[in-house]
Amino acid sequence: MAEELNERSQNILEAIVEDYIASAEPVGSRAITKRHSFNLSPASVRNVMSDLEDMGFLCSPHTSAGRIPTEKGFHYYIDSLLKVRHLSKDEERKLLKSYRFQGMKMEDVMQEVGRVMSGLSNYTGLVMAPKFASTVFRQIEFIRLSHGRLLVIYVSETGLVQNKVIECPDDLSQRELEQINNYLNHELTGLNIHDVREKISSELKDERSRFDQLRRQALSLSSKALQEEADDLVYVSGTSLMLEQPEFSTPEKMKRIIQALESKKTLIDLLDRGQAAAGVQIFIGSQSQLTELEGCSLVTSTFSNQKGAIGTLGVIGPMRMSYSQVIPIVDFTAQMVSRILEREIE
Amino acid sequence: MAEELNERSQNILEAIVEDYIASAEPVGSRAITKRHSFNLSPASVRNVMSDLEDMGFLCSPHTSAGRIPTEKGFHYYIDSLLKVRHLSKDEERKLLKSYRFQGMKMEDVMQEVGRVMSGLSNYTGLVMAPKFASTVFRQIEFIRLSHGRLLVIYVSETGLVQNKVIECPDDLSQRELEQINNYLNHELTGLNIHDVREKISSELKDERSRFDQLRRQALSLSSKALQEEADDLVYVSGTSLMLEQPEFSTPEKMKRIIQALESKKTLIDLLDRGQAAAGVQIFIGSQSQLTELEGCSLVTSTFSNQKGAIGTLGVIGPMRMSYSQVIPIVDFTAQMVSRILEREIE
DNA sequence: CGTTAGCACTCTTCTTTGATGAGTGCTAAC
DNA sequence: GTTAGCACTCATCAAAGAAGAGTGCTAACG
Repeated sequence: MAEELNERSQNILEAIVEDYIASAEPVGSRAITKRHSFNLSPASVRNVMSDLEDMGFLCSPHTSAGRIPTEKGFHYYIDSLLKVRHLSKDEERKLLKSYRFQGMKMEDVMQEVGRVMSGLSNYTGLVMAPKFASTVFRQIEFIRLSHGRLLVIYVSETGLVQNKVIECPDDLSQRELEQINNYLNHELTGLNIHDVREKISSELKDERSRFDQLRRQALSLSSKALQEEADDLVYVSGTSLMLEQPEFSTPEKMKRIIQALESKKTLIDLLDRGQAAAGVQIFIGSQSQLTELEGCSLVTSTFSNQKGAIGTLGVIGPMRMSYSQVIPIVDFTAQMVSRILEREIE
Repeated sequence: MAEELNERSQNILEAIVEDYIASAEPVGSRAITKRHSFNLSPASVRNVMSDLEDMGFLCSPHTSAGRIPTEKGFHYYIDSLLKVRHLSKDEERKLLKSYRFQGMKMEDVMQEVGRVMSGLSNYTGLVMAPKFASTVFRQIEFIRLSHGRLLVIYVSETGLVQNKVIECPDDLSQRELEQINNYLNHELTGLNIHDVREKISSELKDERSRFDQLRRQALSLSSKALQEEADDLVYVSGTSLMLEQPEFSTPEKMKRIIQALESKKTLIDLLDRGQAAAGVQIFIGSQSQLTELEGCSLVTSTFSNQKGAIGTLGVIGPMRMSYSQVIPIVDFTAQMVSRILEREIE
């Protein structure tokens, strides 16, 4: 990381990475001198390339091919050479226009965001809705399904709806449930889920609860309803775009990629890591530590409202993805979704 | 369809179809006499095969390959030759055990059903949840999101939860909304959505509504909430299994299939057709009229409760899928899901 | 001393060629 | 009606050669 390159080496590395991003093919010394005007002969470029290879920034698939950037090469490129083009106001306006969130529920917004990101970048879009645990409680409803089976619906401040089924030994009538709903909604609205849990467990210990039948029921039900994490929601858009990439053009690689994108669990783990820090994060190649996603890179960013509902969105593509294009798209989209979440609360 | 084949031709056609299903490769005259004991020489079989080809049941990819069944061949096989093996009680028990629906919400049940069908058949599983319009109303909740924006949650008798966002010019307080909720839930529970719509529109015309502010609001909101169909839910499981099929082993075909399975809309159209008739339905090859799904077959069945919530599930695979295995799986699964839906209402 | 032209060398890719083998269709005999 | 025999077709595979791209090294140049 601390390794220093002189300017010429940097220029050549940059040229190689960019040519490789554009062509997906090993780039040779001759091609570089042609496409970029360094006033250097291919032979000189070759010397530099040889040095860069020794330092681990490049590698050659075989003797008589050009060089391709290694993971380290991409790293260096992204950290030191890449100039991220910000979107012009005009582009932003255009982008905003392509979204139509009017009257859309949260799930649809997430899906749509993924679709548009994918469409703009021509890579696969990923969106992970805010974890329920990170949201602020808005409303809970218990609905009787059948003897001893209750449907719980909870709604977050941002309009995210989740539901689950719980078993309940007492067969409560819908009327009783309504009272419970009222009680809970009155008590809990506006707290984040963490606080809700805490409040419930402390109240359950409270002496008074012993004597108040309704309250006890309410607390025990909601405790049950919230004790297990609901599944994370992940939206994948443009899976097939991955298959258009020349690096995944063989049947085996296609299978591997599709399997990886099929496994929501893998994706959740991956996106979770994007929440570690704010702003755009980039995971290159083996950093993801998933062999299924070998050769892939992931650009993510998080979105949230002030109250902390944190979700992640991003774009996954080949390691040689067009970072200068993708980064501003992901960045802007995340900010936009955050604004939508804010608007939702108002 | 009315075409008649003598017994020998039938036997040979059956043998060819089954060998082809097993091997995915053109089957030759010699191979048949070897694997099945017809007491016929390859030459005789060849004559029959030649006839079958003339009649359009078989075709040869090229002169020196064996024959493969045409779509017509598969049709004949399925309609006249296939003996569907029913599941033994023991197998049914085993199958039932592999499902764990305890405490699962409806969405999860659907997803799980798809997964298990896919796992059992080794093909791609499809499940389409009952259309909301076919369900019976259980509960509706309006929740205020922000100025003029309401979240509507509706729950069907079977525990299916859907939500959407509607715009509402009047800024109603949560308290007013609760009254509206109460009113509507009291009035509408137990009706199917069709009746609900009718009731609302007739009441809206009713003179009395003019004077009852609350009632008018309630009706107008619910009319808005129910006027547009919510999106259909489709669950696809085991996409990558499709890529294991030798007929889709080239990159181009893989792309095509993945694109087709990615498009929920295509799948919905396809599954909708399965609702035309009860019981197991089979769509072979071009019957689906989707070029993206060329070479595929679909085996579907519908599930429902007595009140009419109708959904479709099935398995999609290559035309040469193992129908004798898949049909009982799909059939039994559909029945099982129906039972679960019944239990849900109880 | 950095830079460059020249050249031999390597290795992939593409095309050609020929061998192999599976399978057919026809004919003649059973 | 059935079957053995045989010529013929055509895909598949492997080997071989030609073309081309790119490198690394060396020696000369400014």
